[in-house]
Amino acid sequence: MRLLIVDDDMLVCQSLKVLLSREKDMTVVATAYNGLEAIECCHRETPDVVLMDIQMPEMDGIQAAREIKRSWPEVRIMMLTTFQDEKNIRLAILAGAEGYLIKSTEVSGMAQQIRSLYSGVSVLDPDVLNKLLQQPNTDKFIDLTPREMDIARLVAEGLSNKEIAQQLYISEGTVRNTLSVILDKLEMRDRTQLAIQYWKR
Amino acid sequence: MRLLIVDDDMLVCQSLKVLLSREKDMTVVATAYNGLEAIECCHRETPDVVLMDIQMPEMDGIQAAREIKRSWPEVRIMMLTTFQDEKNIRLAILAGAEGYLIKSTEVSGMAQQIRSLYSGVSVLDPDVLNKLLQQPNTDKFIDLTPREMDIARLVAEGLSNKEIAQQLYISEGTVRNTLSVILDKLEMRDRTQLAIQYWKR
DNA sequence: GCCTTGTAGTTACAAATGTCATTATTTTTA
DNA sequence: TAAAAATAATGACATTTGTAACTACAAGGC
Repeated sequence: MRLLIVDDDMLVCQSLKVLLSREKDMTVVATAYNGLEAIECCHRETPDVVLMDIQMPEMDGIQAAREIKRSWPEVRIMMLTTFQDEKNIRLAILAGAEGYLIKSTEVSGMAQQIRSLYSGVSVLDPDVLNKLLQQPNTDKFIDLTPREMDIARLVAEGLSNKEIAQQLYISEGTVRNTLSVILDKLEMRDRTQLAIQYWKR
Repeated sequence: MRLLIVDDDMLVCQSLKVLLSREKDMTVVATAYNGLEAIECCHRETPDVVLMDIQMPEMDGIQAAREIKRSWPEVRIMMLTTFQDEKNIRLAILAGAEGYLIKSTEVSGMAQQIRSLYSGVSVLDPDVLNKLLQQPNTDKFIDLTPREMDIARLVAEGLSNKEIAQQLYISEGTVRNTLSVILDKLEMRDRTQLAIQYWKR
């Protein structure tokens, strides 16, 4: 199995290379330090599996995954990151990545998961999968105060900030501030994602 | 039954006054030409039912309905308009209006519907109700071209314009333009309303 | 009493969003 | 074949949206 390792941290790159090379069935054919280099490496080596960090300079892992999948659809891509970031996971999978691992995973397990990925299944860290499936038992809407819930409900009805302000007899600025707090609590980016989650619960 | 008629068109105001005054159980206690005047009239006369246009100068019917309902919750409000405008209907009902009539309704039916409203039920023009319940047979998403549907789907997934552009390998400007067309076709205002409708279908 | 939380506000700023006009290419359809 | 529709793009523009920093006040809990 031919591996390409992509990470802007040279130490991580080298450590992974050494550790994974110990596996009999794995060969690290190249390492790259950003997305652009990764694509170049694919041209030269055409790996079976790409292990790639998400946050990198020049071109990030998501963009690189997209490009690689477009040119070499048969290459399997495993995203690698230090924390559980739901937004990036969604984007990475939409970009074509089949797996997603937290860097803290022990290397023995990592090798096994790379094999699974290569054999065709998708590999996701269980915590990551839970986040993706947004299980209802961790319904974050419960954390909202009554007033915040009022505003969340009206956002989910499709009202603008101005309309919400009129509806609740408060200023538009307050609506904006409170919505900002709501989005932070729910770990969402904008009102649209809030509305989607509200109705999908 | 004490009526207040509110419309910026004096002709409409007077016609309604004359026609409705013929009904034995109805008295038009005042007429007003905008939302502010309507509120003043409520102070002086405290009507049972307010018949009110939506589009008016100074203060529109929706804002006025909100204010009136706040001060006199027992007053029943019937919005009156010349066409079927789904956005305004939703807003008017959220603002506290209980009824909504198209002006083209014959006066005989109108009187009957005002009586119904006064007795406690909500009165909506059937066409209006259909629009409100967004029945699936008039699923406007069908009107979208394949490419427009691609973009609508990604909007409903919660992606930003930039992310959609990357996903589809087109420019962000094109996404913006196309979304603009989509919103126009679906008669919606923004991406949030689109996402809501997409999942509520 | 003091501290925290919830609510509400303002201002300023940056980023994203939506609209319009206008052009161009390709595909479909009449 | 000619016209119409779909796709894609750019630049300018106004508006909306979201963030940050900071103030203020009332209600409860310790």
